[in-house]
Amino acid sequence: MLQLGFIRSNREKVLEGLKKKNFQDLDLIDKIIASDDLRKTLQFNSDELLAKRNAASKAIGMLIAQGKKEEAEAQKAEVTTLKETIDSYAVQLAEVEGIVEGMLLRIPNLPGERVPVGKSAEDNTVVRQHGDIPKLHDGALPHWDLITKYDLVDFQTGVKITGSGFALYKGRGAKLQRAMIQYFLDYNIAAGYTEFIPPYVVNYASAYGTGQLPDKEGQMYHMAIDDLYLIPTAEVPVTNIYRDEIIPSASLPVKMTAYTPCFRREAGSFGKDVRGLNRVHQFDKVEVVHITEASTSYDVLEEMVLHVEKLIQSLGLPYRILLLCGGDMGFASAMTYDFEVYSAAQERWLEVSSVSNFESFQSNRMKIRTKDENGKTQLLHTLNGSSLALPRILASLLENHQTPEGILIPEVLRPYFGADMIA
RNA sequence: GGAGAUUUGUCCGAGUGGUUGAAGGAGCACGCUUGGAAAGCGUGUAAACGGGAAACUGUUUCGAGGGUUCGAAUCCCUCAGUCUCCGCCA
Repeated sequence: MLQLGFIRSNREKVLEGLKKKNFQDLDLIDKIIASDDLRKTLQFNSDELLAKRNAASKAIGMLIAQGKKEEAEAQKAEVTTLKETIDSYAVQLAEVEGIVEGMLLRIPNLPGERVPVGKSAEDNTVVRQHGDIPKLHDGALPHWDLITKYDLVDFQTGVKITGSGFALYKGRGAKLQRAMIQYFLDYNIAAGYTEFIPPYVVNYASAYGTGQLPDKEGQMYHMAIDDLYLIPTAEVPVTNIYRDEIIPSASLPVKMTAYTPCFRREAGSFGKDVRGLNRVHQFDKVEVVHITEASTSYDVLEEMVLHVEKLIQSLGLPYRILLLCGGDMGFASAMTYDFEVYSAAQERWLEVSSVSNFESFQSNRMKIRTKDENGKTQLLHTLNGSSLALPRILASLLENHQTPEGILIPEVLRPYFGADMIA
């Protein structure tokens, strides 16, 4: 969430940013400031009373030590009368703090300067496009048919075991999946990212930290019996490694990568949007997370974009990079690049990666900080991106690389997969 | 799942109701000392939220939350983590 102090001293800038993000409830800002004014007054008064009480209590202690019992008793009676006021302030303060927090949680992150103005996906800017759209042979198939033809993924049995949206990968399909995970991880590690295998289940505080909670609980699977959540992305456990930490500046930037399955309840749309591997409840993803000083986060964002871009290139897939407009960006993001890969048989673009700078929006919630040269604590910036989400990569890989003889495996995957082709 | 122990600052560790935000030690930073280093000596060394132009200062925080009390790290309740033993188990 945004920092209160920032909102207070940059009211105009905040309003402008929220407009760009297409945020409707602009009154909220003035309401927050007004409630916070009240909070400050309450805290000031309450602190004064508490100070008075503490001083009196100390005095009582000394009186008792000196054996002046009667004076002590008199003092006690006096402090007792303070109690009621103190309690009522505590109640009011807690209430106002709750109100401010509740409003603050509804304010999305502000878009960065370079974010284009716009309302929907149609207003996103294509930053660049690369790779030729392949001309497929006659009889070329969409991936859901290729999957059946080569017996790579069994959706029916996935439904039997769990329900719709849960795929059963088998044989060469499973191996190709594993080959990609291995390759993606090795690629990230070679670029200086440290690999983690985090828990796939997180508690409330972690889901809150990255912004999944509150409000978006419907998107996650929740295990009520233990009050834990299945992760929707590795971003959640990995970024939370540093929750409530002050990271020494010598350790920055922090570069982490992790493969995890991702679980998403999202009901979503129907028909060809969700056909095959386009949208599933459980999928594999390799994620990269960066924690960095504020001054370098936008350089890091570009660095991450290049990193993901080269990875997609190495798979020989045609792709384009979009810079999302204000209205299409996520709640917590300040700037997001989406990567889309062209799916030749479906004749459409599929999102396979999203690389975002959250600035201090997440770190403010998680209290991920460092000390600057003056010894003051400063919030760090967090960034993350997929490198990459597997199902749609698999889908476009099957579709784009299909030949009448079989599916060609990209060279970089062959050592991991152990064959040149699925025939 | 059952029984017992335990949870204090960056770390170790003292502290069972009263100037304790917290002894002592280590680490770290700065200064002195030194040809240089080490040792030694001295000083400093938490965070959040307030007040103040600043110096400075108030409040809160001793696993988390609640309670008792004029006053709680210290007493009571609930929950969580860690360790040991037993049970179950890949």
